[in-house]
Amino acid sequence: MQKLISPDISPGSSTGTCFEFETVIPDARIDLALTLVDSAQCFHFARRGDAVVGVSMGSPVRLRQTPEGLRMSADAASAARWVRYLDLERDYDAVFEGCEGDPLLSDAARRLPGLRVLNQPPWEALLAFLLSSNNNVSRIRSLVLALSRAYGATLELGGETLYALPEPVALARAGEAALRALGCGYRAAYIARSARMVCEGFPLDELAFLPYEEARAQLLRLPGVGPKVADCVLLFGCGHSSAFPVDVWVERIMTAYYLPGLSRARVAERARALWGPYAGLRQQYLFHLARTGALPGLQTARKGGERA
DNA sequence: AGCCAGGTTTGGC
DNA sequence: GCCAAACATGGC
Repeated sequence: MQKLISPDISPGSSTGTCFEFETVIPDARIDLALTLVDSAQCFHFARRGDAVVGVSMGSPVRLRQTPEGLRMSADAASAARWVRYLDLERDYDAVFEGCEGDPLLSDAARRLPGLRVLNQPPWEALLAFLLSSNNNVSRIRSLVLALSRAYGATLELGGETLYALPEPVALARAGEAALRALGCGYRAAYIARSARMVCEGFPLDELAFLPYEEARAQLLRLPGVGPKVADCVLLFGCGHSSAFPVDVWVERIMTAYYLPGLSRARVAERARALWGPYAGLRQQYLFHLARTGALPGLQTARKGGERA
């Protein structure tokens, strides 16, 4: 069981330009690099030695695991928001409760301790996964950085310059041509148009309070958002923990082990029914195992590829 | 060099 | 409804 988190907030050495505090959270069970850098839930955090740095919710943060606990350098007002962002309040033992008889899930839980599913702001997840379609992780990452440098706020943390993700209005104003020039490819139009719709009142921040089906139907109205991207935004950006994004990897793993013979759309639907509020969280564990090649039974991605 | 990438859209049955 | 092809771009 996880202990209740009681952030012990104390003023730290203020090396930066703004008010910077260090918060220590004892017993925070999170693998920072795995969750923020290697898990492909977001693409805007980076390793700095044994620390991880990034920007979200308008604030920069530096995170590091130490024997005393998770050390977080951020402005004092944002510490609680980061706890939520990192999903530290959730008991991940409960996510895998009852999986003792399931070799795959219990193996996933054992092999990936400290993997958490983020609670990003909806726009952050939307932008990231608009860029993700038919794209690879390293290029998504470089595109997110390019967009942030060009259209995001410049921030400073511990002497390092960091860039916030661009706001919708900045990308709507930038327009398709400029986004294409940055390397977004055919996604430039999707991003410019979706950003404009968000500026013009698309209820992005209300999706968290709508039932899953309604929130998903809303997202599917946005250009460049299909079933997979919608589920990523719902899971990583709207707190819909039952949302079950199905990419090629998750499709393989699910049809091989749980739902043989089903189409991609049916897999998403049936997995939610199967695992309920834990579906999306479990999906993230299985996705990571599959993507990192930890499941030798699954074929590598190949067009027209055959199944075992 | 060619295949692939956390897909979506469009147009054909 | 389900299927195939087109879509930009760079990493490997």
